[in-house]
Amino acid sequence: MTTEILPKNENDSIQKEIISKIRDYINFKNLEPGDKLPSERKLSEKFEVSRGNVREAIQTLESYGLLYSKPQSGTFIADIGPVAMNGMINDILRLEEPDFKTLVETRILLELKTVRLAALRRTEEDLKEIEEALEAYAEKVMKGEDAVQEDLLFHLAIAKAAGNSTINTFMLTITPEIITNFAKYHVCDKNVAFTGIQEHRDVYEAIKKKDPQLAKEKMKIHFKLLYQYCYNIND
Amino acid sequence: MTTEILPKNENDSIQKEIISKIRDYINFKNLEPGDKLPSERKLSEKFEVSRGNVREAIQTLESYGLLYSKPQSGTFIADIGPVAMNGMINDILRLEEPDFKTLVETRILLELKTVRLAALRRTEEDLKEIEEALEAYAEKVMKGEDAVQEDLLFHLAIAKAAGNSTINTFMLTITPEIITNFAKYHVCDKNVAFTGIQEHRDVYEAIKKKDPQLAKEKMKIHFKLLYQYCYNIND
DNA sequence: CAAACCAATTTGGTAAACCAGTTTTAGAAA
DNA sequence: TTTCTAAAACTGGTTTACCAAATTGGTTTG
Repeated sequence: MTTEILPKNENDSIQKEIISKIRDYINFKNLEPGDKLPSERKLSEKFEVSRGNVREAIQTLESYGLLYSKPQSGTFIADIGPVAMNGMINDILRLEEPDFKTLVETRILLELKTVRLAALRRTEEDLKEIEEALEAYAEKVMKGEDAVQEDLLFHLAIAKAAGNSTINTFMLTITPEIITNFAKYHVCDKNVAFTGIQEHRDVYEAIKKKDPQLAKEKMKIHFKLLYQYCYNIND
Repeated sequence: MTTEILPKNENDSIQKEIISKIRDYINFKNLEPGDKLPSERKLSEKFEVSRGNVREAIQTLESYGLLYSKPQSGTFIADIGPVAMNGMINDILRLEEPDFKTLVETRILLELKTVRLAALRRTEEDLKEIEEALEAYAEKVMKGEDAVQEDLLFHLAIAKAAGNSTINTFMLTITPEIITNFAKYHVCDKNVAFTGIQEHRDVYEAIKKKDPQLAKEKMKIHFKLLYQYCYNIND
C-alpha cells in the first residue's frame, strides 16, 4: 500500500486506493462501455478490503457518471470510452481539497453571474424574498448584532432568483466552507457591516430595476474587500 | 406524507422528508450550535423510518456543513445559527435537478474563467499536457473518428492548469451530465469537429502566449454553437 | 466534601446476514 | 442435437447484529 500524499482521513485514502485499483482493472481487462464489472464481493476480496469500501468507491464513480449499477444484476461501464474513463478517474484522484483562496475566487465568479441573471430573470416573488432578506440583515446590523447568517441568506436569495439550478447547487456547496473560513480568518469585522447595508441596498435596487450591468457593478463594490484575498480578478 | 413535487426516485423523496423533519425538530427544540441531536436509533423510530435512511439524511446535511457526527458520541448542530440553518435547509430541499440549459450556461461561465486563469497561471508542464490533449484530439478527428472524449480531456486539461481546485471539482461534476446530454441532443455533429481543431489550436496558442484576454476570446468563439442553447450570455 | 475511579449504558460505525430479482446452467424433452 | 424449462447460483440493495469508543452516573477513596 503506497502512501503518497497524506490525506485528510483514513477513509478517504483507502477509497482513492480502491478507485485507482478499479481503474487498473478496467484497463487491464480492456473493459468497454456496457461491460460488467466483477461483483462487489469479488472486488472486495480481490482488493482485500471490505465490501462497504468497494460500494463506497463505486458510488463515487457512479456520481461522476463513469459507472452505473443495476440492482440484482451488476455494475457496468458507462457510455464513456477508455480514454475519457482514464482521464477522468485520474483527475478525480488528484483532486485537491479546496482551499480558501479558490473558494473565494469561485464564489466571486458565481455571484457576479447570479446577480446579473437575477436582474434579468427575477420574478416579483423573487424580489420580495430578496427584500425580506435585506431587511432582516439591516435590522440585525442596526441592533449591533452579528449578521453573518442574514448576509448569507441575502446572497442565497439572489442565487435563487438567478434561476440556474446548477449554479444554485454550487453556491450551496461552497457556502458552508466560506462561512467556516470567514470565521477562521476574521474576514467580516463588525465595522464592515454598516457599510454593507448600503452596498446590499444598491445591489437590491439594481435587481429591482432589472439592470444587470449595474447589479454586477454594485456586487463588485460589495466584494471589494474579498478581492484582497483573490488576485487576478479583473473581469 | 405530503407529495409536493414528484421526485426522480423514491429514495430521494423519503430523504427529503426526513431532512424536513430534522429541520422541524431543530426548530421545535430550539437547538443551537453545539447542541446534540437525538441518536440515530431514536430518530429512526420517531420518524418511523429505517436507521439507514436517517444516517443518509444526516450525512447529506453533514456534507453541507450543517451537522457533524462524533463517533460513539452523537450528532451535533454545526456552528451555524438557527436563521442560516433554516434558510439553508429550505434551499437544499427545494433544489431542482439541473437541466441541460443551466448545465451549459454554467459550463460556459466556468470555462471562460478557467481559460483566463490557465493563461495566467499555467506551468510548462500544464502547457505540455494541454498540447498532448490537443494533438490526441486532432489526430482522432483527422482519422474521421469520434473525438468527444479527446475534446473533453482537452478542456479538463485547461481546467487543471487554471489551478483552482474548487472550479476543477465543479467541472468534473458537470462534465458527465454534459456528455450525456450532448449525446441525447446530438449537439456535436461530425462536421463540427474539423472546425473544432483550429478553434482548439487558437485557444492553446493564447494560453501558450499567456494572453488571458485572447484566450477568453478564442474560447468564446469555440463556444459559439453552445450559445444557441443559452440565451443571455454576453459577458 | 470533593475528586477520582469504575462499570454500565449509549453512541456512531461497520461487518455479517438476509432479501428479492436476475442470470446462468444443467437436465430433460422433443 | 436443439430447445425449453426449472432450479440453483449470483447480484446489488437493505436490514440486522455486533463492535469499540465515549459518555454518564454512582461509588469509593483521600
